[in-house]
Amino acid sequence: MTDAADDDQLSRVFSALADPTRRELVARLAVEDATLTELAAPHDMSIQAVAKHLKVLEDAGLVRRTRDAQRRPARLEAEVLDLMTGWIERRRREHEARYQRLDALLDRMAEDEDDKDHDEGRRRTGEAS
Amino acid sequence: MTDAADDDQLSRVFSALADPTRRELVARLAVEDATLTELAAPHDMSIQAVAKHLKVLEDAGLVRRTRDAQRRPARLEAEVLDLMTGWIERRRREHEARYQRLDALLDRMAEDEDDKDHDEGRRRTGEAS
DNA sequence: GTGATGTTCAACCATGAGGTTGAACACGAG
DNA sequence: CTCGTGTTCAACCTCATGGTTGAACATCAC
Repeated sequence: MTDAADDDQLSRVFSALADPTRRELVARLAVEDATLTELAAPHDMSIQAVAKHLKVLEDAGLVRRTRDAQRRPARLEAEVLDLMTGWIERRRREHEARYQRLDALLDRMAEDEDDKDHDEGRRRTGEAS
Repeated sequence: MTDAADDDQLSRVFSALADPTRRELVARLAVEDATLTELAAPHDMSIQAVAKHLKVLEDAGLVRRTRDAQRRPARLEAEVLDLMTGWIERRRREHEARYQRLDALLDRMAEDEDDKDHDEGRRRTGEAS
């Protein structure tokens, strides 16, 4: 699982969406396909700059460009989003599980409290509030 | 709605997770809190480099560092993940909606020339190669 | 054909990101 | 107080990123 190729694409996708301009492009393409010049119009930068952004999205697998005469409309490829949400959800689950384990630990400690305690388990800091 | 501050943090969070080392740190911290040296141990780079990564995560709001004597354990702050999943899900919904609109359009077109149908659904799955 | 439109290519520049090393600081343990 | 551990600060290097401009393609419309 988590093989290196996926990890690589995951990096590219996260990185692609780290830029606000690119997020806007994606937002726009989620609504409708658009050509480079259409995409560039609202942005205050050169067409070539937008072309580079578009290429980043393409390399990340977020966008696919087709052909229509001299135009090359871009279309959103939404499946790769699952890669991200998949990763995120996995972490979220682990994080949840961690608190369940902590609760169990606290329960055990509460029981041991009846006994005695010399070993004092205050290593790895934590949740002292 | 989409105010600029959120957009900024969104950028930082996406950017933070764009790096495989940082994703590993987050994965590790999802399981348990850890100090800098503990986090650095498995990685083949200097402690200072890991410290920088950790700082990036901190600035993104993904990690919070507490204090325990001379140690500064890091703990995962999972809420910010919602910012990302929120953004992503919004795009996904828009993208879905787009196809519903397309389907409606195709339906209307089909009615307009309701004799010669038989063509059948090559809607979202793909295009001929 | 010529011309307009849309896209790409290439060179260049400034800044920031990811890494290094070395020194300094903070604190608890002997 | 001194030593060891853990963390941070600062200077530095390299390379990728995001932007620019200018020229070259490619393709439709006349």
